[in-house]
Amino acid sequence: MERENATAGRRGPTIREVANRAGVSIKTVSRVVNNEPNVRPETRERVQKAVSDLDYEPLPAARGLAGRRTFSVGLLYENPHEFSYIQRLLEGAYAACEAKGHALLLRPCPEDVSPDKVRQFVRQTRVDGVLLTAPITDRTDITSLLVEGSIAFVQISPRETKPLWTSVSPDDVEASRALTRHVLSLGHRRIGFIQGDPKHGASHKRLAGHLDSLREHGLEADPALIVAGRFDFDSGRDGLHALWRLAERPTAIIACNDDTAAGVVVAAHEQGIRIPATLSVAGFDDSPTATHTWPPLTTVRQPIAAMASRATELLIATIAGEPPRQETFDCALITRASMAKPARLR
Amino acid sequence: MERENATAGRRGPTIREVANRAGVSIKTVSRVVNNEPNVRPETRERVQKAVSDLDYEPLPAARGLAGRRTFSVGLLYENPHEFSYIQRLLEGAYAACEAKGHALLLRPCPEDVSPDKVRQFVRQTRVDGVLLTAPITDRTDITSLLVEGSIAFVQISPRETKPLWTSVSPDDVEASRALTRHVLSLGHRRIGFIQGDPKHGASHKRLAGHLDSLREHGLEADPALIVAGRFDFDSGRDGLHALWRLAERPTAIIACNDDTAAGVVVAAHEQGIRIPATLSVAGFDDSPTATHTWPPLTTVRQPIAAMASRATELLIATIAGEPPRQETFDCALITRASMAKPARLR
DNA sequence: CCCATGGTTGACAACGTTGTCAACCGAAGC
DNA sequence: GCTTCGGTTGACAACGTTGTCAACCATGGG
Repeated sequence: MERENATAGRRGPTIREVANRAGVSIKTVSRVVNNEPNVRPETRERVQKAVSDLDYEPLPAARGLAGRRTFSVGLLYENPHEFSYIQRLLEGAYAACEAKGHALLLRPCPEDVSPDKVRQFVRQTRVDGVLLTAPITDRTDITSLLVEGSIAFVQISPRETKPLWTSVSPDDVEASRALTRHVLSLGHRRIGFIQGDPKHGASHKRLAGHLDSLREHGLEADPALIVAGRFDFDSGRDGLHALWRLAERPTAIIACNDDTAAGVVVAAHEQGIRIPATLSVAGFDDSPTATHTWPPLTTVRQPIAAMASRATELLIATIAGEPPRQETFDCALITRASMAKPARLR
Repeated sequence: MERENATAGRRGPTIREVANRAGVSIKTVSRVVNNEPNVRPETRERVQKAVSDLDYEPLPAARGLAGRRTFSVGLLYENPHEFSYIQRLLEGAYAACEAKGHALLLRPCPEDVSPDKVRQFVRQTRVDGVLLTAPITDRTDITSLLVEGSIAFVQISPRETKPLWTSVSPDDVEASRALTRHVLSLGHRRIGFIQGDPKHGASHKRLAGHLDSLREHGLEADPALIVAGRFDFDSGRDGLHALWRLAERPTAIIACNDDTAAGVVVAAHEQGIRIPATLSVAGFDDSPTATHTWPPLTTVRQPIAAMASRATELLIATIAGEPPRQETFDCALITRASMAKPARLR
């Protein structure tokens, strides 16, 4: 008995054992496993039987060492304020990887990760390509590193899309336009806006869409109503305090994501401001938070998992030599109880 | 010029290049890199210089293929109700891995993952060991698979600790005792309790601690006050509804985690129940949610990241042949505005 | 009937590292 | 001075797979 226990243990059957069982050379097994042409159907079948009999699966490490591909893609993400975003990103990317027989290697990155660390990651893992998430997506030092090393990558939600690079993006500007349009249609005229982290393209696009809609309605934006933020809960709390100090207070506040909106809601409760009677609030993302505040948040839903899944497919296609392409995903306006007509109209 | 660009690209310097530069054999470089004994200090230094000059790092795939170790550990986790728990787990595990020069491989698992999938993971990745998180920790089919394959593992928060296996656990029973003691000390006598997912040991331990404290105070537990749950937001909503239908309503509700407590809070708002005036609420975990509800939640803080970090260290020690040990971590009671004296005492 | 052709197959090197073992060296013991 | 020993070093095989290339085979055309 060569191997004591065929099912337990760290080591599985090797390509050699499959070859012996099928009565062919290891190279032929390799061809079958990799779906290469020029194998007689009869031979292919015999090999496939041996493969499933032995429950054989090629060892990624050996493949990566010998071949030009590792069948793996990396996902770089920055230490996230709002982790549920990453969770859904992961879901989508993982599903696509599994479907395509690739492995997914995560690399949590500190804020302002150095290109050196990224290079180390790519070298160590030899991933075939890399998924970049915001805001790493916009780090030119990192993208040029990848370009120079001719390492395939796909940007998820980049600040600006380039025709030579592959990317997927939500239509943030249009989504924001639609949200502000909705708020205006309810009758609000003084609308506070709490920005997100300026490192994220989404933050700028959402502001741009907001301003677009104001302009459409012939309104001028009051700079005092636009405050800074960082996509986190505390930004919402701070934002509310700042906006509430104004002589002319807003009747509605749009926050650049749901966490920030939740901060607005809680700070409002603390100050005895009634939502939505006195103040309406909206967020972005439709994260779990959006339904866990009281009242639940009007927000904009991005198809995060679908985008990540598509990004992964595009990355694998890019690795295979497909030309670059840019895809945009529509967002949906979700209306909930945190937003209503302003008091003067009721 | 052998390699066009030494800094870019997928491939780094190899052990052979280091050996040439230092004027030694590759085996000696290997010895230095792996900190093995029996290298003359002078030689060691020369090699180390070459290593840092070339910015050499051994390729994990090659190491794994040739050697007995892969310098990597796997982290198995079930698709989480409360992802922030996993996030903090990750933080801790990742930090420990980085410190020890190991890689961390994640494997999100579907609920009720099959042992086959786990075996496949171990074979494919050849991880040196595995971190098991609840509730996978208690899957006997999976632990026996690992035992049979003599694959090292460490349990994080298992339902019961076994002297032969290494584990880290929060002291859930004591933490729950302390929380209930606190609630009793405020004067509450009818306390609702919403359980967590019965698959998790924590759920049972938290109930046990609760009952302990009631008994300590000479109170008998009313079965009607103990309702089922699944550690999620909706469990809290459902739990509140169930408890509020009782003829004799509770004045306080303990939920088995913060997400569930948040559900209680929101459902209470919906019904016009004032917190904490009419109803006090507490949770477990001190997740971000705990400060994002209004009012913020009294809860119990587990040192999740520290536990995960320690678990990873213990796993690496176990791999190195250290004997098994069980470690327990204390939790801290965090009091916030969601809990106050019951109305009749004010 | 022979040769060119293209599909099929396998032998062998290569990938970058560790494990094994033998060779070497200087010092200590007889 | 010779042997023994333990620390030091390197040659070489092995890990499990893919890439390269040559050999083989049947087929169709001249």
